[in-house]
Amino acid sequence: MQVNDIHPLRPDPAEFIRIQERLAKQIDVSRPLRREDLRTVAGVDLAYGGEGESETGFCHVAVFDAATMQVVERAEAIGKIEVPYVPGFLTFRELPLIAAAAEKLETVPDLFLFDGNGILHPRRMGIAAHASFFLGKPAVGVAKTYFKIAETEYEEPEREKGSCTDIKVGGETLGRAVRTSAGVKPVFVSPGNGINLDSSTELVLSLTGPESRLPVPVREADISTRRMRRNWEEEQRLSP
DNA sequence: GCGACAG
DNA sequence: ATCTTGTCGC
Repeated sequence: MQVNDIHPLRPDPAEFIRIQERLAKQIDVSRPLRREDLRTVAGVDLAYGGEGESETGFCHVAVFDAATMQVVERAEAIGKIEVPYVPGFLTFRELPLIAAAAEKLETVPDLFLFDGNGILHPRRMGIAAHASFFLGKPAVGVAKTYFKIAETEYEEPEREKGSCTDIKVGGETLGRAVRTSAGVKPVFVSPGNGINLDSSTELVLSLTGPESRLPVPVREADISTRRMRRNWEEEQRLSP
C-alpha cells in the first residue's frame, strides 16, 4: 500500500513536540465507522530484541477479513531501533518500522488497530493518531495499561463484558476504559483519526474474542511479532 | 531528590 | 517493551 512519503521521524527530540502539535490540528474524530463498512481490518504490533546499540524491532501487520475473520495478508519489517522509549513519544520509536511493513502490503486495510493510544495522549497524538496520517487510513488505539494525562484518573468499569467508562480530560472525552471480557482488566480505547469514539469502542468489542482481552487482529500481530524474534534469534545463532 | 511512566 | 517459575482458578 501507499504510505505518505513525508518522513516525520528524524530522531530529533527538539522537533517531536512541534510535529505532534502540528498534526494534532488535523485530527478528525467525528466519523462513524461500522463493522459493515469494513472489508479488512489490520492489527499492528512490535516486539524488541537485542540490547543497547543493537536493539532490534520486529513489526508485524496482520490483515483480517472483517466478515470471516480470516487472515488475508501479512507484512513484516525488522530493523534497528534508533529512538529510546519516552512516554508520550512512542510513535517516534515505532513508526519507522510500521511504515516499512505497511508499504509491503498489497491490500489497503480499511482500518488499523494499534497497541497503544489514539488521542488519549497529552497532545492528542498517540501512536494510532500519528500513524493514521502516514497510512492515510482510520486508526484506533487500544492500550493495555492506562496512560494518565492531566492528572485524570479513570473510573473502573463494571465487571461485565462490554462495560465502559468515559475518560474525560478538561471537558473533552478522549477515550474509554473498556471491559472486553468479564472480570479482566479493562483496555483503554481511543480513536486515532478518521473515526469517532463510539465506533472505536464498538469495533474493539466486536473484534475481541474470548481468548484475549485484546482485539483479534492486535493479538495476532502480538503473537506473530514474538515468532519473528524467535526465528531471527535462531538464524543469528546459526550465522553470526 | 522522588515518583510517574502507552510500549 | 523485557527479564522470568510457579501457581491459583475455571
